[in-house]
Amino acid sequence: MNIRDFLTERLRRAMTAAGIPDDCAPLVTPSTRPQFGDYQANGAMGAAKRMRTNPRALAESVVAALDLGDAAGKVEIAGPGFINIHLAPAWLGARLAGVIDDPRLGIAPTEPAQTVVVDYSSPNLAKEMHVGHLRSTILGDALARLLDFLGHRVIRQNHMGDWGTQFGMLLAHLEDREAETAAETALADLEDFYREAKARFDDEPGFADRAREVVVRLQSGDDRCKALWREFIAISIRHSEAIYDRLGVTLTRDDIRAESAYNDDLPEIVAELRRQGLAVEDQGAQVVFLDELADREGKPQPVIVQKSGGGYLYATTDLAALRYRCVELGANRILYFIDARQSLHMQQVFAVARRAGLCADHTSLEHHPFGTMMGEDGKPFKTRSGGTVKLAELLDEAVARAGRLVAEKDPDLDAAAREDVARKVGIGAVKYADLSKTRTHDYVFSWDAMLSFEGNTAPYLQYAYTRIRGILRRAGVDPASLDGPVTVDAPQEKALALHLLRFGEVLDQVARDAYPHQLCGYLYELASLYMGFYEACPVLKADDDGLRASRLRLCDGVARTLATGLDLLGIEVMERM
RNA sequence: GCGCCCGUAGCUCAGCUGGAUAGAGUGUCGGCCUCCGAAGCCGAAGGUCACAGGUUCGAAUCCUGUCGGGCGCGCCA
Repeated sequence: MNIRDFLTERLRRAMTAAGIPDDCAPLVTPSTRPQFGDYQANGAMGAAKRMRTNPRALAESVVAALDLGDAAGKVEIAGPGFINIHLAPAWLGARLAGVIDDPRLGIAPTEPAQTVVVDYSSPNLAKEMHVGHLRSTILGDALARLLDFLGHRVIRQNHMGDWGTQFGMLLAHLEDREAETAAETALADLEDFYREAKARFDDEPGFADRAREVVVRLQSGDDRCKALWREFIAISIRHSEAIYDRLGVTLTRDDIRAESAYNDDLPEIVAELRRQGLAVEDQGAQVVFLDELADREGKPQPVIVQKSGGGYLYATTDLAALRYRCVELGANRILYFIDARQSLHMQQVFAVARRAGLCADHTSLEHHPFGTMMGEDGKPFKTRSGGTVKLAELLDEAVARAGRLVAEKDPDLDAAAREDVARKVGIGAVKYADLSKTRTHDYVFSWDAMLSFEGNTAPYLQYAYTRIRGILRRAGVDPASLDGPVTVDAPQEKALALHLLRFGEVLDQVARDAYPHQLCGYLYELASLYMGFYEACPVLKADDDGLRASRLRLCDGVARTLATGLDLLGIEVMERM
């Protein structure tokens, strides 16, 4: 149990003893300033209001009934009725020692574990992955890693876009190109290929009709078209996999369940919606009208599930996927990492699914939207010529920039090590720049801010890690062989101890709300506190052997927490940089 | 027209279920390597939390309205 929950429980008992109603929360939070103690409880003020009594006197009776055992240092009442709790250093030290001795840093697997489906990345296979795919891929992977670590059964789902009318145009073009060259060569640059096909579709007489005809043949299972399609998809998936590999994303081929996987379910979904009277014909299309999403005048929102021509739309595919995840995969939670611009669409899908009973009532359907990556001009991030920025090129640039910096900062590193560091730093910087911003906001992508490698960046955290590892190397002992309580004496040691003991709290919060920037903030604060400790508290030259051992253990705890936290974000650390 | 999101320091961003004197980074200025890695540390300067009301002992945070910006809204995904 983390400190906050522990204090909350004890406070609650004391509040009950003081005659405060049970529904008044103790409201325990870390203190905002050192002089206000380590944790503060603000519940007495609210309770006093309800009870029409004096908050300060009420706080006093709570404190009188409060039993913190040996955790208690000093408990004070301040201002209108704040209860400020100072924890006993010995208690903190013993508790911290327990965390450091635990290979999982005190994070027990969640009981009971949930089955959590995480839908992320989901690129459109018609094109190459570009910066627009970065956020979903990175955010989703971080959450999948975290939920995994917390002991849940995580099922990753890569809902790749491998179906739709645009493939008619692409396959028709591929059919022609294959006469001259291998598909592999023709599709070496998907972006160029798409542009060529689009140009023919727009300008070349007869080509558009052929493209539409290919779609029809594809959907009716024509062998030739199917073969072309499979060839295209296979090559495009390999492009994506190359990106995943470079990014260190945990998605595998087994996680792919693309749109086409649901083709056979679509007529059934629509039939079911019709059977329930939810879908009705309107202007030739099958439409569900949603009263729960009606506007102010009570006009219900329409959701088209089948086009007037009989074709299906992505809402239908999403409904089929949702049902599969609930029924076949047995999801307790489904997390969707999809652009904020899809918010209305997701609301519609969830609402139709609820009404039609496509998933159990208790299944949590969660759209975790994210904002757009902007350029420094405040407009969506593009190349100078206005095209989309390919992810592969962005990553190349990040690694190249990191390489130049590493060469400058640490010229002694040999070529192989430098290459490894450049990769970890460059890729880490890109991922961290994304993860450290509030998910729901648009954010400005800036090479300079990201790769200045100063401040709240991945390299700062990686650097802090390498410095700690440097000390541990010099110490010449395996920190795991050390034991005993950790000394929490110097203010820097105490700040570090309190912060380390909050790790689990932060992980729970991120697992619940899917805001990885909170973990980034935590890790940055941790590294920052460590740097303060490092300046003020000698480790290898500590006054005596006991203190030296204690501080080595503290270093080890910080290093492992940093490495674990960064790993959950999908960012690698290294011994030297 | 309707709906969703946003407006905090010059710039980029935090601010957890309302709590005490609104915090970081960056940039600017000034210090710190004959003690464990200076990609670091310490200090200074810098804010009418868009604006106006309201709820409250207490509001950047909750409610209403105004202004400003972004995005979405029936047969693309």
